[in-house]
Amino acid sequence: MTEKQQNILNAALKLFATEGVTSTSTSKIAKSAGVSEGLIFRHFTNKEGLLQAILENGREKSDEYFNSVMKVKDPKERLLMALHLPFVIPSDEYDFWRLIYTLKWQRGPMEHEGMDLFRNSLRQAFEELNYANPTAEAQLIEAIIDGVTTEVLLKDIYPKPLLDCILEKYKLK
Amino acid sequence: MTEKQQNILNAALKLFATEGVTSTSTSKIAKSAGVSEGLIFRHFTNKEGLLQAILENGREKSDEYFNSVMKVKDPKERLLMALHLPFVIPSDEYDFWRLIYTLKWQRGPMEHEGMDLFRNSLRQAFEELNYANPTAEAQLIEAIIDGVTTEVLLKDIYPKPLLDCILEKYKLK
DNA sequence: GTCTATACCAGGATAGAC
DNA sequence: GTCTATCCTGGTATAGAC
Repeated sequence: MTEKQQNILNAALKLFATEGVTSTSTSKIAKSAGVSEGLIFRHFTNKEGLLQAILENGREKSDEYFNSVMKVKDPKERLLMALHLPFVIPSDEYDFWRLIYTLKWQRGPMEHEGMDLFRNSLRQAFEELNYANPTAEAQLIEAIIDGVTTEVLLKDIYPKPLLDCILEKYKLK
Repeated sequence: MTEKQQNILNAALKLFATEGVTSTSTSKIAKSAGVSEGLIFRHFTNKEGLLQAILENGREKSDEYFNSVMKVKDPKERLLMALHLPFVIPSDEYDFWRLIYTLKWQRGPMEHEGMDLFRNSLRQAFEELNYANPTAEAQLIEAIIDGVTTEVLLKDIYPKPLLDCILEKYKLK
């Protein structure tokens, strides 16, 4: 991975995330990355290939988050960890997550095995805690994490009070 | 508003919502609506104008929802009503709401006065109920509504169990 | 690995006839 | 109000030199 290659990846990520994939032209990416337009195609075949490269790059990141939650044995601790997720995203990853969240609407939610394992491990936590409907609870907590993450990515938020409210609802405080 | 005009609006909404605004060409819209491409520009000036027409069209709809919540006097009842919102969207409005939710990421969340009033009325409900941090609570409930709505719009959901889980968290059940 | 030049096409938009 | 034909720009992608 050369430096220019990395520049392309960085520039494309930022532009894709802020202006959308289809409305970002390859020439714009090239200018922003300080490279010739042709180089993009040499390295990534086409625009879609560039997007895929960015996505693969980030998948590792997302799996790390999921794993950090799943490896927690105690069910309460696990839920606590999961609900913290929206607030532990470092700001230099915001662009990546913005991109992921936008793509949901055109390409469907990202559905890889890591995601399924994560979902299951949450459902299991609710089971262990004897919640009435663990499947629905898992669905809800996922929706909350997504909703709060959206809030974090799009607006200015004071994490502490928001987190407190959440934990109180789950009696984790 | 002629029939063809309405056809254009319908076709555009569906395409914008499913494939994204920028990746939907005017020619595609024209074909899907069964009209000539030129007609789109006669009626709506340009693609952006078409989008705006769709959005204005829908704003009434969204305001109705907000108003139905705000007019409820009892704070508990009001929150109850708000939390029901994701589940009362009729499926023939899904495309519109999908569009709204995608646009958030490129153009920022829709911020009109109706939205502000809605937010305030939720915060006030929490105040009346003596919650510790009404502002954060309002932020949270908004995030939950958004997250659950996303779930409803993008996945197949059994509303009842999910709603039960939510209401239990807010002790509204 | 990288740049320049260029081909090619699709997209948005306009003009003019009916 | 609507259609057909057409323009023009800019976007994706390739070829070939360095």
